[in-house]
Amino acid sequence: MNDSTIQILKEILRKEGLRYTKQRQAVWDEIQNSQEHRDAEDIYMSIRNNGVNVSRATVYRTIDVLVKNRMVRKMDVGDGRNRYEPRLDDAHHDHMICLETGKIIEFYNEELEDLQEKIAEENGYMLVRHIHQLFVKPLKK
Amino acid sequence: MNDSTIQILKEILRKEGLRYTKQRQAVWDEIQNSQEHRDAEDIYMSIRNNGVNVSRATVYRTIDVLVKNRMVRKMDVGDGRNRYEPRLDDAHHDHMICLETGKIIEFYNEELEDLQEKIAEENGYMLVRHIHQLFVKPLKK
DNA sequence: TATCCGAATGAGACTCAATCTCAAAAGGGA
DNA sequence: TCCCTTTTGAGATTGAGTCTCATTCGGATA
Repeated sequence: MNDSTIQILKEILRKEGLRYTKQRQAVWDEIQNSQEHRDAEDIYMSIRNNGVNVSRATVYRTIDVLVKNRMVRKMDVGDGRNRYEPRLDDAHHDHMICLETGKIIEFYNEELEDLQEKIAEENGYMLVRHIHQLFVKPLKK
Repeated sequence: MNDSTIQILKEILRKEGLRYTKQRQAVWDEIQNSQEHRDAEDIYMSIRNNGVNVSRATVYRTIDVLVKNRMVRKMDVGDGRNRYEPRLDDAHHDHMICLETGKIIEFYNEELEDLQEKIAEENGYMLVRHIHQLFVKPLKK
């Protein structure tokens, strides 16, 4: 799909001691090419509809590798199905979920990021990662 | 167990058009009497060990009522099992989860709360609720 | 480019938290 | 106490995700 990201994928697989396969490429392409927040079943079905043979097991296994190598972000929306989004060259952001429309809005706030680190440190800890989701409703005008 | 909370439970059940049963009381007692963050299976087993007959279905059904009525907070720690904690007369707080020990630390920060509302509003939304978890590691001295 | 061997794949079994089903039991107003 | 409706419980079901293992494939080597 995108030459430069194919190289990045190959490099990661090599570093992990894994082989480059069309299934792994297909999973990465599928996630990369849609900027949405999709679940595993959706990704699995799309790949098959594109004519590539793949199993759910391979989709999950590949996602794990991509998440570990920071190419994909896994997000728990609280409905039992994890969502995935590409994070290549992507600055960190959190999510706002509209309770009325289900729309997912990304946001980033430096002050918020700093505050979290400060809170962890005040308690004698180091911040490794965080989950932060705002469940919202549209403002009535 | 605690007379005043029994009355609160009865009041909620009445408001919801539900009956007062020993199973419902037992679920509330169990959650109320431990300040820990427990999962449903744990609550279920404890009630049975206390000699009250109850089924998993009833535990889950009762928890739903308690969560809806803000007597219990449901939290998704990301390991597939929800945790529950009493929230009666309890100020809001978020959680810090230690990746090394699994310990759950509660925290509250006014500035953080304000910032979240501000972010939602800046995007044209009203904050309804939020999930915020910090995954941390102990600071090395 | 053919050989070879360990890694990867896929179909379907399995796990496990949570939900559903429905006959039997129990709450509670009269 | 009677009666009707709600609640309960045992076990079946669901569904996301993981595991198994026989078969297929990648890719290093010669």
